[in-house]
Amino acid sequence: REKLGVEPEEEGGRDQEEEAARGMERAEAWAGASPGTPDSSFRVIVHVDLDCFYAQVEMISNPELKGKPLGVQQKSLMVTCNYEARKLGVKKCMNIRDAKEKCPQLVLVNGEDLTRYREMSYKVTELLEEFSPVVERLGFDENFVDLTEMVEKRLQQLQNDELLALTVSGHVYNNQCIGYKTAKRLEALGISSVRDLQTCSSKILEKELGISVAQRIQKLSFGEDDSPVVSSGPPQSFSEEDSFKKCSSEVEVKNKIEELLASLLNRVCQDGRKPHTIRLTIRRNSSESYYSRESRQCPIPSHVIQKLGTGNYDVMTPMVEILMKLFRNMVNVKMPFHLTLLSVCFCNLKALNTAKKGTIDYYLTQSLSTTSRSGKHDFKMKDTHVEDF
DNA sequence: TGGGGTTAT
DNA sequence: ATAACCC
Repeated sequence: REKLGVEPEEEGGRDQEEEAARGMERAEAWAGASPGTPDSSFRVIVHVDLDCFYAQVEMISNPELKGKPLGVQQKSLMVTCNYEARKLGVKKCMNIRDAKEKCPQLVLVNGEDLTRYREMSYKVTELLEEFSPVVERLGFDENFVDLTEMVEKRLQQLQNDELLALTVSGHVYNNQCIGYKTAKRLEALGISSVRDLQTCSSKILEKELGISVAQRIQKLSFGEDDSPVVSSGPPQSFSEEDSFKKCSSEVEVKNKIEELLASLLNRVCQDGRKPHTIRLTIRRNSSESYYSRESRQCPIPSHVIQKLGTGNYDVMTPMVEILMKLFRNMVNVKMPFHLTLLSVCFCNLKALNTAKKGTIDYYLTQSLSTTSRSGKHDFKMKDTHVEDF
């Protein structure tokens, strides 16, 4: 429950004031509507965006950092910085060298280990869940909370004159079109602003992007998003990755994998659920087309899953074996190779088996785990099988 | 340019 | 398994 600041709002463009005014009319119409007949399409959703989150976590961990220009470093990148630093011309996602050049007094802390950020992030989500159970996470520092029910209840308690005194105001900001790839494709069609997107032909848009993306982003361009706030709940996957300049031997790969795996096993142990799938991802050195990764995944053998939470049975050794097999399936180790990233992911998480012996549930869960050991019916996606090598 | 995460195909 | 998106 530390105080976390609010990012200073950027100035909205001109026609965004129209949008804000329209939003206000709708809100007033709703607030002023006769009690008991709320507009069923109207929702109240709060978006909580934490301010330079990693930097704040570091300043809470070490209060001596407060008041100093602070940057959080991951490899050669300064992923975020506090406002002292921003005042001195440092920007988010600046190269470390550029940042130091701009601001020689800049204090840097290493933020490659996300453990404390992740923990603080979930504390925030849990705090918000006290207000309403429906909280959707986006990254580590954003949460959406659907407060419709809460607001409806409060409005029912208000008297008419209090309702009429309610005012709502706000801004719609940001005039750019959305994700990187889609923006490129839209630009090729001459669509570069939100207004362009509003006015362009739906048919042309659908032909370029497919009906699903086309219809969604065109609605978004009018500020309309009817997608529900979906509770994130516990994570669907756990992963650890490390990037580096060069990794070119099997021994190095094994060492990196062991490091990643050790942290992951701790995390998965704390979570309590059991992963049923493991995935290895690599990035090759290929100078161009930077963002290309390859991965291989397979089911975790059930005897390994069983040992997972249970103290110090050596689960590392069999897991490393599996990961090295996945690795050799991707990379021909007889040929030279040059990796710049390794990542290990646990996914397909299942709750612990709480079924009691002798019950139908116990029978069903046992028969399922037998199936997954002998057959190939336990998963939808086709995993590589360790036995296939 | 890091170290995560999600959903769709 | 990959591609796209988000932070």
